[in-house]
Amino acid sequence: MAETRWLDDHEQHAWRAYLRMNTVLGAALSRQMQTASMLSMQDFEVLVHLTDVEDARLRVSELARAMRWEKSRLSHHLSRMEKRALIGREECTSDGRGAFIVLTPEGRAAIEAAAPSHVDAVRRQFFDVLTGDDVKALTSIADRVIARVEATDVCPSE
Amino acid sequence: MAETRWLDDHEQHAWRAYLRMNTVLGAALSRQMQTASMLSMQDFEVLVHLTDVEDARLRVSELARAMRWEKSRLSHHLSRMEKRALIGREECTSDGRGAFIVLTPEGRAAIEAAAPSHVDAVRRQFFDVLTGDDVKALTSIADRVIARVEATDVCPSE
DNA sequence: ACGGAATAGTTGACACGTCATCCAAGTTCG
DNA sequence: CGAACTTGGATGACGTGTCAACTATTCCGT
Repeated sequence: MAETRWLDDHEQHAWRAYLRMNTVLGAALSRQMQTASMLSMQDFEVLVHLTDVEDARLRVSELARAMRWEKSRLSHHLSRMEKRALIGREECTSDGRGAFIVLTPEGRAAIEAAAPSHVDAVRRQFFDVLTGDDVKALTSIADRVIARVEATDVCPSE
Repeated sequence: MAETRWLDDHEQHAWRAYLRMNTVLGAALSRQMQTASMLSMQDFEVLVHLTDVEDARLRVSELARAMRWEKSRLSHHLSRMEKRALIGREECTSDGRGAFIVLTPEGRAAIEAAAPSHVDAVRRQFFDVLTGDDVKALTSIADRVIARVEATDVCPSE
């Protein structure tokens, strides 16, 4: 490997600020959702994807694909959510292996209660301090980084 | 609570792109560090903070403050790292409660081996797709969001 | 039809994070 | 001095994420 090109001061600051924004913003939003609605961000994500489809029922693997989660991760998470009655399972008659995940009334109530205050929190802690240009710039940056990582990185599931 | 102001399309895209950048970039960097150096990002962080100080030894609570980690989190992590001989502990003679965390030779070797390829990965997956203006814009955005979150959010430790 | 490959999903082990709790050593103040 | 309080740090319980292994179907080629 050639000489390492270390980060200069601006890059250092940028990188640290980016990392710190992730941690503090993520922590703030998680805490908000947990205390206001008794849901984790992950619970919320699952519920969002379920409410997005007809009948609020999905095969586990479709849900995994839609969320870009590993099957194993989703399976673990679904069993925790099932214990709390946020989701339920139904047998799939056409394919004896699989199961449908269904949104329970409790699950629907939970997400409907959680969504407004979550959006408010995202606004307050994020969009309220950004200009229109900031939003454009960030979108462009994120899209490029995502493209780069996905082109570079060979990850197992995708 | 008043009418919820939902995110418009641009905001939706921005928010999703930001979240996705976090996950894919974080995953790529973790995977890189794990496979190349057998360290997690958290191990790396601890080692960085230890190498940053004289004698590579710190009290647990100073380390926690410097890293902005909860004591409990750090304590758990240090015991895992101690099992792998990346760090060691020494009694503190002046304060019978406390302990010093010291960098072991193995720990030093690990971070010296990991640092260059980590920086390379950060460059390749992040800075290489950003212009100077992007870096400025992102830094400014992150600094503002951090300030907002820290002003708004009352979190237990800080 | 049958045997091997692909698919659906679960499970177990372990790393990591948070919260609440605990203990022991120091500090304060009557 | 001694009781109350604070501080340093560890621990246990539980939610979360990843990896590897596993079971049970279904699919597919001959």
